[in-house]
Amino acid sequence: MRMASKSTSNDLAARKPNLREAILCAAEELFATNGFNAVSVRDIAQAAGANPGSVTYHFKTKDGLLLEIYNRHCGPMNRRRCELLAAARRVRDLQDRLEAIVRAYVLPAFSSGSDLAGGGARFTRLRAVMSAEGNEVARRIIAQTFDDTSHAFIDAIHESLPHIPRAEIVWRSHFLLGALYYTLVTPERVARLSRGSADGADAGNAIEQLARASVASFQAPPLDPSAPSRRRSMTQNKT
Amino acid sequence: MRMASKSTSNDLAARKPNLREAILCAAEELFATNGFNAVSVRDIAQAAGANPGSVTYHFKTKDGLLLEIYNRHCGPMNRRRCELLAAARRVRDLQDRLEAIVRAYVLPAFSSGSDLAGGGARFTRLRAVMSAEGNEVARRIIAQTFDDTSHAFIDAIHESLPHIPRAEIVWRSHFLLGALYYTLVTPERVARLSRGSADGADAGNAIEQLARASVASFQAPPLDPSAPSRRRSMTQNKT
DNA sequence: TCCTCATTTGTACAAATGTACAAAACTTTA
DNA sequence: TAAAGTTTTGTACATTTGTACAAATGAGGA
Repeated sequence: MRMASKSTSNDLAARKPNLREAILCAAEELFATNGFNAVSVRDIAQAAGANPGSVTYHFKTKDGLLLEIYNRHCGPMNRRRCELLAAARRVRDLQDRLEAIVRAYVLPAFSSGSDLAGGGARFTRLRAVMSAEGNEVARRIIAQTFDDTSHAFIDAIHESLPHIPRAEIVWRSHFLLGALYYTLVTPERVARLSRGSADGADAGNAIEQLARASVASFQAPPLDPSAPSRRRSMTQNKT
Repeated sequence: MRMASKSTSNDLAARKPNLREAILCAAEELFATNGFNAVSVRDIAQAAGANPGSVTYHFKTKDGLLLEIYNRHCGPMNRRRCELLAAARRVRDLQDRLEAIVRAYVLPAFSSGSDLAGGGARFTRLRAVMSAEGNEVARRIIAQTFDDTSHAFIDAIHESLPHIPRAEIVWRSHFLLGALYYTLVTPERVARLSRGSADGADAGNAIEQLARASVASFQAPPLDPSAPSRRRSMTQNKT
């Protein structure tokens, strides 16, 4: 099969700036801002200054291109997260540790730890968009690649907040990821609603704000202090 | 122009269950789960048990269909939110008031206040997906329709937490909306990560969890207790 | 130099897309 | 019932889509 040629050229591709790289980068950008289906192979080729045929040559299919983008980023980002998580776990003070854990989760999502310059935020935005679109390729990889790490983070947070049921920590970490995604997807909304006094695209500030808010949300008293199963409360929704 | 016939039949359409209604409903469902571009007019027609031509007849274009979905929901949801907000503002205790405001924001997003059964969550999910896809039609309507309400909520929250700079409240309400969106987009992730002990699709529980977490996040001490402009801190991101 | 291989190009094609429109079917009004 | 209206259908059409493939181009080793 022709994959042989692909894998041998893989190392070379990392070294010299190919069309292959340009295509990957352009596709990442376009997918992240417009979604998977709104972007055609021709759009990508044009943005990369390449021929449509080259896309097929390097990645076989459009799905293959998306897959390659994921493979390119998932490893480094997960590794970075795990490193930071390991360091955070060694923090003695429980409050400080919680904050360190949250930062370990958030930071790699904004700035990639690998050589890919500034790709972290772009890739995270891509993930946000793919998850919103319910993209099947993305769903499979994400569940395989990130669930272990997510569990590790949830467990670490649980250790620093033992009195809160694990299920509630899951909820809150889910909210954290949603907030993170949404900030990367529509940063201009923050600027608009704050009437210009905050810049949603300022990654540094976004991280600080998100960390502060998330730590507080994790520390909130549990809804259900004892049982692990859910209990209804004063909800008056009429669904 | 032929819009005259449309507006006269509008009232009738609301009364008897037309193809028009079926198409709207099917489109909403499909757009909300697959995104705008992944769904073809033919898909919608088939799901509604209608002919592709009927879609063109009633809504002229695919964009027109999306527009109609928004027009259908925005009014009622905003009205409901404002009612609940007005009630929340009358709560004396500041802590209770904050919680009431947050619920006033969240509740209508899960269950529509109008006659459209259970459409609230569906429509909110649709908005989440459209915002992720960067859909232009949606972006315009959303900014026009929801920004006033968003400002009203932000101001109300600010009143109940006067020591926190408004910009930080904007950040945190942004996070709230992101968390809300993400919960509606991928509820199964909550079930998976909690190993079945929480159900992300349970709207009642989601509301409780989200309210609890958000209230705590709003109450967090501000990053910058004095100046309204942002200050950098220990961020080590390398963008 | 020529040969070999990887890459890039240009073009082709079937399938799917949004939309248009005439004819048919159904409703309402007189 | 007949006429006038609205709604639904069926089909057609120009574009755009993802992908395939032969030819052209380039680079490296003998």
